[in-house]
Amino acid sequence: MLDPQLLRQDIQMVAERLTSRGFTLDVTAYQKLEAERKAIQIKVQELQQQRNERSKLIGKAKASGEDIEPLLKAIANLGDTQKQAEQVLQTILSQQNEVLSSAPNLPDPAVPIGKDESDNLEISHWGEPHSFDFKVKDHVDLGAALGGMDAEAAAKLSGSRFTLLRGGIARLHRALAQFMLDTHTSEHGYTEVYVPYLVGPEAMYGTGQLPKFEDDAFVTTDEVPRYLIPTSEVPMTNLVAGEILAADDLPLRMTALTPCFRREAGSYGRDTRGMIRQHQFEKVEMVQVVPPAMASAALDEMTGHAEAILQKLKLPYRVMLLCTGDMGFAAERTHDIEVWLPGQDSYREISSCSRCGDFQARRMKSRWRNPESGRPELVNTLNGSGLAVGRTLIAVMENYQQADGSILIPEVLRPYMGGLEVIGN
RNA sequence: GGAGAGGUGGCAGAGCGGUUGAAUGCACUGGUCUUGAAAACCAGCAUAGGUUAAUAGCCUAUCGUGGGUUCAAAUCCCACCCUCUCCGCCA
Repeated sequence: MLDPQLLRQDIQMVAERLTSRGFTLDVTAYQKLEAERKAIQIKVQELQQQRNERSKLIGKAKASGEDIEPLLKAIANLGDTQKQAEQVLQTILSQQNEVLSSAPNLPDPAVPIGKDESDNLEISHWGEPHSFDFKVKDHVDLGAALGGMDAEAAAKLSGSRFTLLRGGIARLHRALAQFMLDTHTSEHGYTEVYVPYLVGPEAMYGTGQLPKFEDDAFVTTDEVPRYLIPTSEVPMTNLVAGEILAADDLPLRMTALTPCFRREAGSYGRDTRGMIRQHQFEKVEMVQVVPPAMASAALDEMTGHAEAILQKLKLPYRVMLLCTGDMGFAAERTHDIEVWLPGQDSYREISSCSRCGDFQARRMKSRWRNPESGRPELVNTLNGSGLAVGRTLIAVMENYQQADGSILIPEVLRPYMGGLEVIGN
């Protein structure tokens, strides 16, 4: 959520920066609401004050045995007036809140203005795409030939956008996840957490999935709905909801391996082949909760932590700075890491690391006690994939394929594969 | 699923429907004392919103959440959520 104070002080600036993200803020409408809010709130508070004062008088009078009838008469219809005013205020506040809760975060000034992914900026790259002296296959063909990747079997059970893995491929998938978790916990200072895969609406609201992106999530039909997490960013970040953290507690670094569930509504024709875009996929996620002053450095570090995984796997990639039009709802700055996929002859997103400023913290009411001011202030939150396991599996298969269709196992993964060096027939 | 108990400030824990934003203890901050520390003593210490130059003052709200009763609700009523104990079931 944006800072309501900022909207009072400089709504034009806010509107402009939101426009660069493709969000239109109706300035006149909001200002009108704000003026109404102010007037009615003052009125409500005055009425409440009157009621409080008179109630106290009645209390005193009664205690000293005086007749309270005249006092009661004097406030006969104050209650109704007050209730009406309170209702009006409620309506205005909820209208205001509707606008505020569906407005995306303000982009960092350094983020390039742009419409879509074609305006993203490459900020670095690592490794060179490997050249093959045979005709490369994509992961679908490789997987099918090895009998390790079966979309049909999954479709029989669950429909499209699911994949079943078997044998060595399934193990490789698991090995990747374990390797990532171990690296982040032992080398990058993250604490592993195991989290619920179903969360309540408040948690989804806290990180920004609700109310705007309800259609992207799977929901249970219970009386109190639960949402299947689209990423473990949701449970991990919301761990600090409502908390006032001590300065000593920060920065908080957490990592979790979880499945992620996404409806993928609105992406019907896209990436229908293979394991790129699924309703269910595993992801190792990194989350950091930091004092605002540390946020920028933390994003670079976190991006480095994701990169480290790819480097250890010797997979070529590039890092992109997302433009305003391509960033997620809660982000003020996002680094996407795109891995080279020989089967697609292109770079594809495998990680997304975002700095969210106090946007999520304001929604979650997550604060820390700043020693300088002595007061509770909003924390900053960051999240990043480290990495999407399914896509990493694809990348390993396609980059490590051999002429005979077998897959060489990257050295760092061999300890996780019982020493196995190659997956073949 | 059945029976019961309970949800109050950073924590623990009081609170006959009336001047209670809330006793007390611990923790924390400042001070006195001390060579220093501890102890002891004194003082301070919630969050958010409004107004304001002000993180001064004043006002409002907040005792799980949402409704209700009342001139007045932490205190009474209803619903929901959560926690704990016992029984049943279960990976």
